[in-house]
Amino acid sequence: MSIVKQIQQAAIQSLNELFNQSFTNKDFQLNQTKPEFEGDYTIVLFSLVKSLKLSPDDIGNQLGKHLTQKEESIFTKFNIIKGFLNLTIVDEYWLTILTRSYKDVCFGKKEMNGKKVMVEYSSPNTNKPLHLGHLRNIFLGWSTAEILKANGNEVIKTCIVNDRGIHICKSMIAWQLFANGATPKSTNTKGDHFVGEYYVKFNDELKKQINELKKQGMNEKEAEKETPIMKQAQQMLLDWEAGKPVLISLWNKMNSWVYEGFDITYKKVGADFDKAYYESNTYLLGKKIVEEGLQKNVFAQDEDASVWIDLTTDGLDRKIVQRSDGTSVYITQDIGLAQQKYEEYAIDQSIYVIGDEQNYHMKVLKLIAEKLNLPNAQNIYHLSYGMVELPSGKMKSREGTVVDADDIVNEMENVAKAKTEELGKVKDFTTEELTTLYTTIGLGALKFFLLRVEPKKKMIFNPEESIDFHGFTGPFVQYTHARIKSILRKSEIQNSKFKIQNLLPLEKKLLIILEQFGGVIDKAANEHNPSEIAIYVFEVAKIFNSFYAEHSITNAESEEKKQLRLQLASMSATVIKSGMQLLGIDVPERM
RNA sequence: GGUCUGGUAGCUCAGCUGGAUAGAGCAUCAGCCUUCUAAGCUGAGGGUCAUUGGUUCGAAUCCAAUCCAGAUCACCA
Repeated sequence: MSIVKQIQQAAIQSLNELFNQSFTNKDFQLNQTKPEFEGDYTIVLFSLVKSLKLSPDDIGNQLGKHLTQKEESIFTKFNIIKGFLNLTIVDEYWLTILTRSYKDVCFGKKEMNGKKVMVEYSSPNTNKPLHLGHLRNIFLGWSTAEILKANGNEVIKTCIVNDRGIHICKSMIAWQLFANGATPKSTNTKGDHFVGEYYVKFNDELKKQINELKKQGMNEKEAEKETPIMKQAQQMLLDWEAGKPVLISLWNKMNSWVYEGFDITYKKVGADFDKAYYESNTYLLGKKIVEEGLQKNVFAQDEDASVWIDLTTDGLDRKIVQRSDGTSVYITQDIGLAQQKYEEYAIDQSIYVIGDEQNYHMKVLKLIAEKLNLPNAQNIYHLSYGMVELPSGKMKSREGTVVDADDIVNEMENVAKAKTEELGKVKDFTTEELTTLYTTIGLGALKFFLLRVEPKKKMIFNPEESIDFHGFTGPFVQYTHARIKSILRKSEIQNSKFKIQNLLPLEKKLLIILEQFGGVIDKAANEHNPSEIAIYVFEVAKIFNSFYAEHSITNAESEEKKQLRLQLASMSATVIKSGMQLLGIDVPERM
């Protein structure tokens, strides 16, 4: 049990015994004591004043005395300052945690709780390569999944591939018109980039044709509809839905190129999926749902046969769920898929990692699912994240300001290489080891950069300044790990208990934060927020570095101190490593 | 216009289920490598927590209004 919970429990029990009143842990606040005061944890007394009808000092004195007497294996002393009861935990308590857990790679993680969670993330269109925004999505989804696992859930990672629709038709048309049979192989291009080039070509041609029509006096919108190339794309979509064989085979071919490209990127950044759904298989889902919804009177049909749901009583608008021609719209497929996911996996929670531009859509989806009484409707959770923007504003593919995923990964590796060579600490590495190290550091910097910010906040990426390797960054944490490992390679830890008269402030500070790991995982899991882990792991590294600068480990004052510090170092490395793993970041042994 | 999100140091961000003098990193300045990896450590300067009002013993945090920025409200996905 965590120290926080133990203190809460002890305090509740003491209050009960002292005043014969029962409290819960929500009735008083428990904080870590601020560094300028003596103590480890602090109970804020003000909130108890009303129900106990005593002054804060009075309560603090009685509670402090009672706790130190009754729970002397936990508390050693207390002081009260202005309504704050500062409690000092006995050193043996911290030392027990240390000797018990210093090499436990599962430290902080929970037993399986029997819950099943599905995390859907990435979900790209198949007409262009992945960009920095996708990377935020991928890292968030992957990390959230790992955090949920660490907190005891069974997790299914999934992905819905938007492999059909007008966007891919556009690439297909352009390929037919301009490629002369070129392939990724013949042009030596990565498949997703290859197809993306044709998507760009489509838009270039479209722009040309629009301009010509505009010269004839049409306005922009009319012109776009009337361009031959747009009409071709729309016709192609119809033909595709009709299953025209030539088209299907072209579609398969181009999608397979894209998948080859995606696979390379996924593998590089460490993304993986237990199950992939394809829109070409799910887009017809929902017909049944519409029928059922009509029967349940959740949906209503207009005169033109289109089907709607009225959400005005929920503060939203009317939403169409089936077109007048009987085809289903995006949201209908989503409802169908939501149900399918549940039927296939009987999941307890269904998480969607999707950008905040779809907040409204996801709200509607959940609301409809609830109104239809779908079994898992309540447990649909939209993990919404803000857009990644450039200093100049949004990334726009049309203006060529999109930061390509492969490019940025490459660039980070190059920066890692340059910095590593500059420092010259790993000259004995083989070429292979160096390549791995550059990837580890480059990706570490990138992932940490994208995960350290709270998901729902939009973030700004400045390509000019690139990503830092100092301070609140992945490489800083990785470096700390490498430093610790360097020490541990040189000295052997004896698994002995030791009696230490008193822990030095920095030793204790380290232990206190290390002990909190489990609580941090719990919070990150409940809030679906990997940035909690990033912030925590950085804090651990920072405290370790202070400790490292202040106290010698291998040349400690005594053999006992040396053993204590070796164990402390070992536990720090373990926690840093598992924390970083939850973010999808490797930590090197040397760098 | 309706709904939702954000606004904290020059920059990027923590803190937001109310608690002690609002914290980090970057940048700037001053120190620290003959001792375990200086991608590090120590210190300094830097704040009208968008604004105004309210609730409270206590507000960056909760409530209301206003201002600014963004997203969204399609028989697109």
